[in-house]
Amino acid sequence: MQIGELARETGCKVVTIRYYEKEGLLAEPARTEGNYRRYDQQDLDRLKFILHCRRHDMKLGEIKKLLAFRDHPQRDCTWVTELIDGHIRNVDAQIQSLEHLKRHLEHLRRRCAGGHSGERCGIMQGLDNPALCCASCERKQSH
Amino acid sequence: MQIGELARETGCKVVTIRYYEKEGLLAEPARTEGNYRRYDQQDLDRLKFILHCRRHDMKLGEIKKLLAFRDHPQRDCTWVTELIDGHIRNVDAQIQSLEHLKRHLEHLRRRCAGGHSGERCGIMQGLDNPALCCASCERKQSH
DNA sequence: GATAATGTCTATAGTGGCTATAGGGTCAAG
DNA sequence: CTTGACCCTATAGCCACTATAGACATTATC
Repeated sequence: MQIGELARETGCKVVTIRYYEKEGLLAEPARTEGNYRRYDQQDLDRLKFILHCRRHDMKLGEIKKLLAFRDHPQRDCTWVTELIDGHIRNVDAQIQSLEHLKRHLEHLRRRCAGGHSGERCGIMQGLDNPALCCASCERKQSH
Repeated sequence: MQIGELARETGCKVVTIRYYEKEGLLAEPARTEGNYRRYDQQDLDRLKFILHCRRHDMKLGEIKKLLAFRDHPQRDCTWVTELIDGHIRNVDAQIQSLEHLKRHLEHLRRRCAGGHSGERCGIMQGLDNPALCCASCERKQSH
């Protein structure tokens, strides 16, 4: 299997596969006479694992650790459960933060219906003056 | 006012102020004899505007447009309301996506309680085999 | 055997919004 | 006259790719 077929099979771009190799997530594969990369079923499985992790928004560094554990699975997997727990907490925090942001944007949006000049646009006024926007903006908190 | 005071006043880092200048969000300020940047109240207001936009997670390119509008406010502000609408939609989509991701992570997490070797860890198995993880993983959808 | 289309190769630079580092200059206080 | 706080520029690094340039390999068609 050459790189294009691997890409088609997984939905991953060719350049990304090469990037994963450079980053040490995929081993350097065998080569054909013409210097083309040759992949086998194991490489395919490994790449699928990587992509599955990426779909769960894991970082390449974390995936590297998971791959090492996958290669040498003798140790205790508790750290894996902790990794996932940490991720869930992260995602939760991001959701909170985005919901906060959304409320602020909606609040700002309500300040103008469009059709004004910049000076009379309630959104522009709100951006200029955090006090007009909302209390937490005034306190310079992040949204 | 010199750059450090501006930074203290706004909570923005000195390097970030210089970065905004380089990116054309802040004009190149006057300099003292010793080549220090000198800022006035207008610069302070402008930087506060920028930071307020950043707190609403706007991109520097968008902030640049908003600043241009702020400098020449004669035109119609409808595009500003549309910008905010677009942002709200973006944020909403991000929240949806993160909530989807969270459900997947929780599902994965339930597959193992820790203490296993890699081969027996339900999380590792789930990452290896999208079918074990969930239907949408199997369909190779993003979370 | 020539040619064209497609696939592959390497190396390098760019993305965004900063942050970090190196190596120096300026200024006020002691 | 030295210390320390502040400032300056220029460059590289972060992350996970993406884009570009220029060259080589393979396959299909003429």
